[in-house]
Amino acid sequence: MTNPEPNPESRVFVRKKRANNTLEIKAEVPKTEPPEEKKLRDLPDIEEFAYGKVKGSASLRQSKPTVDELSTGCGETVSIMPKVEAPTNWEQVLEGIRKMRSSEDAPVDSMGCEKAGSVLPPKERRFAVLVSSLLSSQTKDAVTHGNSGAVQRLLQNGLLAADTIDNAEEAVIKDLIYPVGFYSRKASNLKKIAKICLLKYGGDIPSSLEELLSLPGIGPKMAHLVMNVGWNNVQGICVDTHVHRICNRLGWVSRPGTAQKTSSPEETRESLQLWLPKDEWVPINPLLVGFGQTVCTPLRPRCGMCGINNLCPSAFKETASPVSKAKKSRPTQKKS
DNA sequence: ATCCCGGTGC
DNA sequence: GCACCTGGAT
Repeated sequence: MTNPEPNPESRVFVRKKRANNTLEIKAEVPKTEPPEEKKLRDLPDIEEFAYGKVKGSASLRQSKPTVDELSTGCGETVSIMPKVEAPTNWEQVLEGIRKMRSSEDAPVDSMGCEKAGSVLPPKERRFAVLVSSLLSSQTKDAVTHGNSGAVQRLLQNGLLAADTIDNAEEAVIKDLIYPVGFYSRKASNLKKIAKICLLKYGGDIPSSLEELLSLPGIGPKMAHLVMNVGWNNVQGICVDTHVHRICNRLGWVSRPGTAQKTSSPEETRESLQLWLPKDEWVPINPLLVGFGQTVCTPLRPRCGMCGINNLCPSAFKETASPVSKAKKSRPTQKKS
């Protein structure tokens, strides 16, 4: 097969199993025959596993190492760790959330910038996706804040293209996109974005993450969304506050090298991308957003009605009613 | 870390 | 009235 590894002789494949906190190391150093394909296929992605870093590697490389040699004889001289390991039962967790989501209606279901300009030619459609993303950014959801209506009004007024927006008065844009959140700032950003797209990208939108991020009002969350939906090019997971919160509650992400929660959506994105198979990168967002809107809410999550409360390490741990922030210490709520 | 438009809900 | 929401900007 197409083995991507450059130097098979120096490779050490390892797995770390977390059952009972015991560490199991499996090593395979191919000599004449390739590594067993079956075992490699169990791994989510070959790139996600670190190469064995061998200190004093001469003996290891010359003698054929076995599991015993690695764990006993060479155990301390070999640093073999997978970069990350997928959390236990993550697939059951996702399936459980999918089941909950299939019966519930969340606001996220009725929105989505992917609908924006779906009847337009590609370039116009992409621009509509960008505008829709900008308008829906930093708002609770598109429906209650009139995002889709705003896009419609822009379209009906011929103001869903870089050149026309560039020529339009900012006040006109502002009135048309009202009542989306931050409509004033967004009108200003929209004018700037239109000019940039016109001058630098021929009226199209930037096709790289970096260039999208350089646009005013476009941060990581929307940049990844636009890459996913606008260009059908998945560069990363679109992590919003729901994905951030839920992944931490599930113990799916952590600060690098620690078991602590991630401190920002960006940190969550990087941590999540280390193990989540790429097939799930796009669907994870609407799935967890809907779950976060209906069940795993920021305040008082409905753990009692949650179908995965048996799999969630945070289940029933935030059920105390936070009456006030001042009362941080709540001695009566803690058991033993 | 703090601010933010403005709608919402406590 | 006041805090909250939300992701980008500073």
